[in-house]
Amino acid sequence: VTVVWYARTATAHGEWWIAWTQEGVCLSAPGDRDERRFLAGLAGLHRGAVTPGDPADAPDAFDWRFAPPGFAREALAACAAIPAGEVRSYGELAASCGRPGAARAVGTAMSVNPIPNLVPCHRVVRADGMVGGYGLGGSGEKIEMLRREGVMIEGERLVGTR
DNA sequence: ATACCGGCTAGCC
DNA sequence: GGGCTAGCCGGTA
Repeated sequence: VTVVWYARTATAHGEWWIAWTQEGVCLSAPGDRDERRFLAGLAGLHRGAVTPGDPADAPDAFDWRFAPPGFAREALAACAAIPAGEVRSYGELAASCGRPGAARAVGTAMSVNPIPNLVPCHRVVRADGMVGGYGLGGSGEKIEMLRREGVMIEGERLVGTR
């Protein structure tokens, strides 16, 4: 039914694998990852035609049909609203979903973000000023992405935003 | 129902 | 700052 295209292409955070439908991007992963593995992840998300495509055709939006259900979807939607160069704590995001206290659940939700380059889960940090965890390349990758956006970090600690 | 697990928090050394 | 504890919540087995 739904056709999915994919390509390895340049993004604001370097080369990434992206997969997309007519409605939007449904999956992404860092470009240094194995193509085989990316396609395997795609297979788990969508059973149907997958074909190489022209990244110039890729929409800039998220195809929310592929978002995880339940609380994770709400948390990811809230995360998508964080502007570049800014950060929010897991607890703040929880509160904005109407669930103050669900900070830990927000962390879990960020870890299943299907398109980390579009839904900026790297902008969600710990309330004590530490950058917090990150699933992909660990906190190192998170720190690099934040620095690219102008956030100042020393060690694993935030020292200022632009 | 129950138990456990995580990208967390707040409080206390 | 670091280290530890107990409490927290949604998801999963």
